[in-house]
Amino acid sequence: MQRNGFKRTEYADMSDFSSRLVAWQARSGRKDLPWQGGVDPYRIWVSEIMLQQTQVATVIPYFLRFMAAFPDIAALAEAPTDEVLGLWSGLGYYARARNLHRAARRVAEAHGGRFPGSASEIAQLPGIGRSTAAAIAAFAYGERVAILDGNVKRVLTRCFAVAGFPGEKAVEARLWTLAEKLLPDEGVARYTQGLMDLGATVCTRSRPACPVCPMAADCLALAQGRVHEFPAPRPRRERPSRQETVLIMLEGDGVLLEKRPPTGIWGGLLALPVLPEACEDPLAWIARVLGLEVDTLEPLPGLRHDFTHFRLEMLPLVGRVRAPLPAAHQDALSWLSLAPESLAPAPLPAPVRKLLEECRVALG
DNA sequence: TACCCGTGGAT
DNA sequence: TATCCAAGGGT
Repeated sequence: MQRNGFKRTEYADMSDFSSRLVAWQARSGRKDLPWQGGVDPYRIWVSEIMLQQTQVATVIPYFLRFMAAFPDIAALAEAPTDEVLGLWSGLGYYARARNLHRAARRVAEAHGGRFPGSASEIAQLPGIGRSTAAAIAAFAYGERVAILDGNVKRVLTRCFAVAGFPGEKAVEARLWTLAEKLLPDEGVARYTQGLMDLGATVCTRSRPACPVCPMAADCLALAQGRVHEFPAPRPRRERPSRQETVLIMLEGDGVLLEKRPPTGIWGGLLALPVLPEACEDPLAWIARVLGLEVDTLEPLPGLRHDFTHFRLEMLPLVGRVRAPLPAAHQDALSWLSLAPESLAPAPLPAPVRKLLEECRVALG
């Protein structure tokens, strides 16, 4: 849109933003997602944590399984950590599950089982930041607080032509200010849902549906023909590559797994033991450290797994255990049956699950 | 404050 | 295949 032959550089009518968004949400927004339709803060909380950096379609089956296993805060608080991680297995960012579990226990004890009633209190819980706390409070209580997730950043940077990478502190601060200014006096729940819906279904990253966007008339990026320039992309970074030799030690239908330390990659999950770099005598290492007698090691094809910030190449070596040695027992080591009913609920990283399922098939 | 933390969908 | 990044938070 152009006026007087000049491209607009200032946003027209700010006050109109929320009312149009609310009207659009009522007409065209999402209303049937599994976590919608209620005001139970627990359900909303679990969904918001799962949805952090994760797409809706991926979350849905995890959410349904999780809620079936842990229908309320008390059930989650009482559950063993391994069971919680097992239900999270494959979702990634496992600190989310550990924090969720820890927060449930804190609520059960410190808050008498009652979920905190305001965004500022909610934000005190582990794993809940400003945006997630606001989303929960808006949906569950209708509290007038702003969210700023990826959807909102995309909508606002386009609508208001906000330059710069939104992850940058100054840009993010400006977006928070904008988000708060745009809040309606009432109907915050529907407004917040509308922001998310608009970003997810209309103001998408690629090929946005500007012709049907309720904000099209005022969108600065559209008026300037620069929709594709917003939001500014994340600065490029080198992604280092790492190789690890992992050990698949089999005995009967069982495989030896190692519980990862609570922090770091795959924290708290069961993964394959990793052979030290430049290990000259793997069989001796296996005997000394794992306490297993193995005759031969057979290489399996490498498995590449891409993380956001590095690339991991897993080089598996398979060994049949002749005899467990009495020494070198370690608490972190345990045997897991490859049977489906054993593998399914286990807290395994995605590539480890994939490898083990291939093993089960190969073993017949 | 940059960097760490997973996985899968989309292009 | 390579790249980006999605309902972010912790440190």
